Amino acid sequence: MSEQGGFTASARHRDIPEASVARLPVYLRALSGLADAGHVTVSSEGLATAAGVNSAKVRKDLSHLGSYGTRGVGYEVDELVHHISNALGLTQRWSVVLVGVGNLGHALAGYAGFASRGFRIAGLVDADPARVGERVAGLTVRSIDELAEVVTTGGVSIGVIATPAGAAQVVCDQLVAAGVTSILNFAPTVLQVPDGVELRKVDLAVELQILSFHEHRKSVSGAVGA
Amino acid sequence: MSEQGGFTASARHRDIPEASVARLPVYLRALSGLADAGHVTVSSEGLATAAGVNSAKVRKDLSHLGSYGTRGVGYEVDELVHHISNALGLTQRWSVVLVGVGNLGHALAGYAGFASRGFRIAGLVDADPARVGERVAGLTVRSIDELAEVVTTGGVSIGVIATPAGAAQVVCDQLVAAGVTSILNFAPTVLQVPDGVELRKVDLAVELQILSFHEHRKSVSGAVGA
DNA sequence: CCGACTTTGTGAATGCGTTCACGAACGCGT
DNA sequence: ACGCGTTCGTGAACGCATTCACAAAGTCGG
Repeated sequence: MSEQGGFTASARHRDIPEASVARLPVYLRALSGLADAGHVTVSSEGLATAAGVNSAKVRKDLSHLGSYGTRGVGYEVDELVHHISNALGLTQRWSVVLVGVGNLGHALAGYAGFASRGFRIAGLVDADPARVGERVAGLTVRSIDELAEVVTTGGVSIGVIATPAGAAQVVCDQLVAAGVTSILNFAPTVLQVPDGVELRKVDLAVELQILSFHEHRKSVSGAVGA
Repeated sequence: MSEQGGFTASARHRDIPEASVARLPVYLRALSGLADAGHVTVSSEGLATAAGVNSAKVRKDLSHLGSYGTRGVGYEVDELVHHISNALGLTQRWSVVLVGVGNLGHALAGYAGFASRGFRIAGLVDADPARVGERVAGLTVRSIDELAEVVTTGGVSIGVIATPAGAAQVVCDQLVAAGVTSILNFAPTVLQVPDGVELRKVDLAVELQILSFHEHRKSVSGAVGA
């Protein structure tokens, strides 16, 4: 009754299931490909194929954003890109600080996908004095002591940790203290963060061990079956 | 009746839920830390804290491997490490081929976690002739044309893709054709694999966009709430 | 040897995510 | 204008994962 039109769209945002959120970036990439290939519209089936999921999932996921499809036709590619970008908050530019400029840090700093989706690297930071001053990906590596300053003056809300495991929790605490509210951890260790700080982790060793499990499973059941 | 004792343990392996499998490597790392700290036994509560989960989950997960705890005491650290390693197939040495020796490929090749858990890099491969012959992490980069040979002679069952997105599907197909049955994909693209081939992906851009979503959510609800 | 205490292992309950299946809505050809 | 074929949006059913809560099983001090 007293609900405003503008609020309906906002309410949509509020509770998109995590699982759906995790797929939206994949749809976004698939849509870019489709747009490049000249597609103006795409059906849930077509997008599903491009994104490697099934069409029911696509429709359910997109329904959380609103009703932007046309029955009998599909979704307009450009429009969908726009709505997904909106939902993900990609219309604004997020600033990122990258801590740890070792092998992996170099690779991350040079990753083109950063800039292409509106993420700006506001600073590179390392604890090793020998690395401070070095130029990487067009930026000068600064001391870890300047972390708080980089975060504050750079308007940084996202921190990426690419340090050795031993340093990760300290760095994490410093990031949180400086006001960072989202952290992406590449260090092979479990981090503790206070409520309200979003933490995600990428762990190569874990991924390999999961693959190992499946390989092992195959070889065991294969031996029994043969 | 006709069930053999040996089969009971095997049967345990057979159906560990995916979600549990994904946590076992984390427990393993936590246990290493606990062992280094001198702990001989650990309770589900203690392990849960170290692994960043809750104790009920730990007990449920470990129950899939068998009954290796002692009520009133907890789990013996060494023994648990052994059983988890067994379940994950880490008692045997897996050979890995890494395709794409760019920035990320370098970082991956130099990653210590590879060797520490029994993964052997059987070969580095790249399509760029300028890179072939280069020495990285103690290995000589070989041509992509030699991929099949590297896989066959190296006994490789796991492939890691660290190429640009455009090359990833071709490389993936070549890996599968050469006999690789597990693939870890770092390229920002969706890959198609036949049944029976395990595929996992690590995608920096996706992770950042998920964080972006949560940042966006916070800033929106924060504005409304204030 | 026994009773108090601790901690596991697991059925039961709950919650979340995926899939199914179909009514509603739209474009298009005639 | 109208019916046909297509595709969305979504309630309902299902299955997997997490959490709860407690009996069973062990340790340990006295």
